Amino acid sequence: MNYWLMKSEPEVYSIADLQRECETIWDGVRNYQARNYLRQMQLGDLAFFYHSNTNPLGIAGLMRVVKTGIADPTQFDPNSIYYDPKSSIESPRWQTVIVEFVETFSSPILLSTLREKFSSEELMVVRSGNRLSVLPISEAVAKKIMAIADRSAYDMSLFFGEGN
DNA sequence: GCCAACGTTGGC
DNA sequence: GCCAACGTTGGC
Repeated sequence: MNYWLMKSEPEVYSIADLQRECETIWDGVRNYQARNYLRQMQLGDLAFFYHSNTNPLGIAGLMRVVKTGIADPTQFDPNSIYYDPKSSIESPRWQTVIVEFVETFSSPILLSTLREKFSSEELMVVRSGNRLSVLPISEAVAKKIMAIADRSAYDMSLFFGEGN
């Protein structure tokens, strides 16, 4: 089980959109390092949903990886802004995952709070100038984020297994 | 393979 | 809207 943070501008796609749709394909990533992290994702991995380029900035909730290793269909679509003419169906350049909604935090964990609690080594998103839209998170940091989130209505064991 | 130009991201 | 950071492109 791995933990991740995935960014989206809520004006484009928000956690409310994911909650309504229950699951979504995380398409449109066109950065090789981010794609490599998408390739590393495994079934059941948890990902924090980060709202970028908005107000308030921060982690809005949690989602779960439910399908891995999918060729991003937008790379083949000439009408998509994510169309990549250098990619081919035989050897797709961009892979991604399908994620399902898990929960919306009762209030987002603000970037300012994340900066108070974590160093840029622990949590890359707090580093100014960070542009990676998919990034890995250690289990220790993931647990700390979950503890910071106001999630009294939920049982931590749902997400971290029995005995945690 | 270098690197300048350019485009995009994303906090502020 | 500004602009710093930084990834990508393309000429050489």
